[in-house]
Amino acid sequence: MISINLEDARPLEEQVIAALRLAIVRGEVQTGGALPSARQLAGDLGIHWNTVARAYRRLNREGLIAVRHGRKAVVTGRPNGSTDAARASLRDDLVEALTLGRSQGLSRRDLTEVFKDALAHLQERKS
Amino acid sequence: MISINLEDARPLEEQVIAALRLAIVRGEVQTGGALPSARQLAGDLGIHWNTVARAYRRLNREGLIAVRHGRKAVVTGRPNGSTDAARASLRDDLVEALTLGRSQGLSRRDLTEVFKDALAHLQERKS
Amino acid sequence: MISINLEDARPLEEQVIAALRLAIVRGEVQTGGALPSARQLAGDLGIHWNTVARAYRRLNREGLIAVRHGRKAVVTGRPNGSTDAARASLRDDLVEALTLGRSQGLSRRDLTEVFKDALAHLQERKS
Amino acid sequence: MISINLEDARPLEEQVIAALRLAIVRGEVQTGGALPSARQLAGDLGIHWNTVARAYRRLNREGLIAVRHGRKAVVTGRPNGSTDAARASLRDDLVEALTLGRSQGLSRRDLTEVFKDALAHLQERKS
DNA sequence: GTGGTCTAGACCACG
DNA sequence: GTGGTCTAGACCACA
Repeated sequence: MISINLEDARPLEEQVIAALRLAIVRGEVQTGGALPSARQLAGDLGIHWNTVARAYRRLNREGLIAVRHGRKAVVTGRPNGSTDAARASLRDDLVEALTLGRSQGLSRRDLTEVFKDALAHLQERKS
Repeated sequence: MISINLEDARPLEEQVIAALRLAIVRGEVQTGGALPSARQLAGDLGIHWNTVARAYRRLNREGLIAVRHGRKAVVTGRPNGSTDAARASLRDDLVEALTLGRSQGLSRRDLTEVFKDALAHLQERKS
Repeated sequence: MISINLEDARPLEEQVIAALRLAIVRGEVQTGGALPSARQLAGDLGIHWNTVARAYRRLNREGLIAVRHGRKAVVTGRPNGSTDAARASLRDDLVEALTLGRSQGLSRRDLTEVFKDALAHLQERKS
Repeated sequence: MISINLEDARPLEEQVIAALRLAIVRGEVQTGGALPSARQLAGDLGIHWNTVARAYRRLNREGLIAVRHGRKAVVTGRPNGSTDAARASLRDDLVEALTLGRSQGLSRRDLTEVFKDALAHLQERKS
């Protein structure tokens, strides 16, 4: 379902969160569908189940999934924050990423190309 | 020259690096121009000079600036990595940021709007 | 009669207990009147009947209702603890809730307003 | 500074959070003042320092304190949410608490008395 | 020295 | 069986 890279510098928890978010956004897990249990997913990824549970809790706080005692986590697709805050936050993230790209020799034209590439990546869905 | 937000959750070092990169990319410091000394910049920002020194070292490794003993750090404007690596890295960062935005209720159209906004923000200052 | 929110983070059992207590306190079920059977109420709410049964058992222990084998649960209206203990417990709950409100930017005046609002909500229905 | 009750049914983390919130609201820790380190407070309370660290992180997310790598946690006194949401949330908490009190035999008059008592408790400050 | 992450395993509450 | 809490201790990043 998702994959993890132990060599990656980012915390495992972050990686799990990002990967699940991507899977949900790409529709690989339907709204209303259930995620594997924390223990099972952890086993598949070869990491400790507490790490996955923590990731689930954070996605739960974000409003992306609904986590309840004794039940499997379910995708809600109902974010809770304002979109204005989301836009501001996204803008900051993009400025940061684009600045980095620019500082590494990419032209403004390059940035736009890579953006389109990234955007397309969000849509691919194995049908 | 740059500013720092102590409330921000990101490490001070990261903030300093990001702010310097942005200033350089926007042309606020000319290629060949000198950066303030680590101790002075740290004093202006109210943080420990070690934190600034570490930031300089990282920008030096990136090839954005040239740091030499006893001299002031100078903007080189000649990154050292391949642009292919830069593109791949940027793509990952964008996918991550866009996924987050999408998961918080933004439409694909929103993403493109915010992207243009961010891109404009990189525009060199007319000074 | 009562309603449950599956999105709510609180355990279903807690929600059922709180909702029943409120209905009783507001006089929507008369003293001496009968509650629906655990299985029926569970069916109406779309949850497992064990969860409702556990809720009934707890209200029974509290002395608010009387549960007997083969009979429907009946509202007694005769709590069994001392009012002193109730006062102490309530005080703790209020301190906790008010502290939270205060920490989120509400003034002392706000607290009193919201208190009056909450108190009014307990008012028995004229029906 | 604060105290914990191991007999209490609530999670230690919750207790620590509630106690710190109260201390802050009562002004026992000045805005801008530093909290003891997670390890030290944990030692004083006789619990694991991870539990305290988690409590700090949650208060940080609430905006009550500022937690930063390598620095002591500092009281900010700048909550981040809207007061409308805080009012709604408080109202629900109060309805719940008052319903419980009422169900245990307290009169409406009792409720108001206990409320005043609780409110007074938020103010006491050793000057 | 401070907080953050991860693993590990025990025990509990919920359904 | 599911997720939640707590303890424990190793290791890391930040200041």
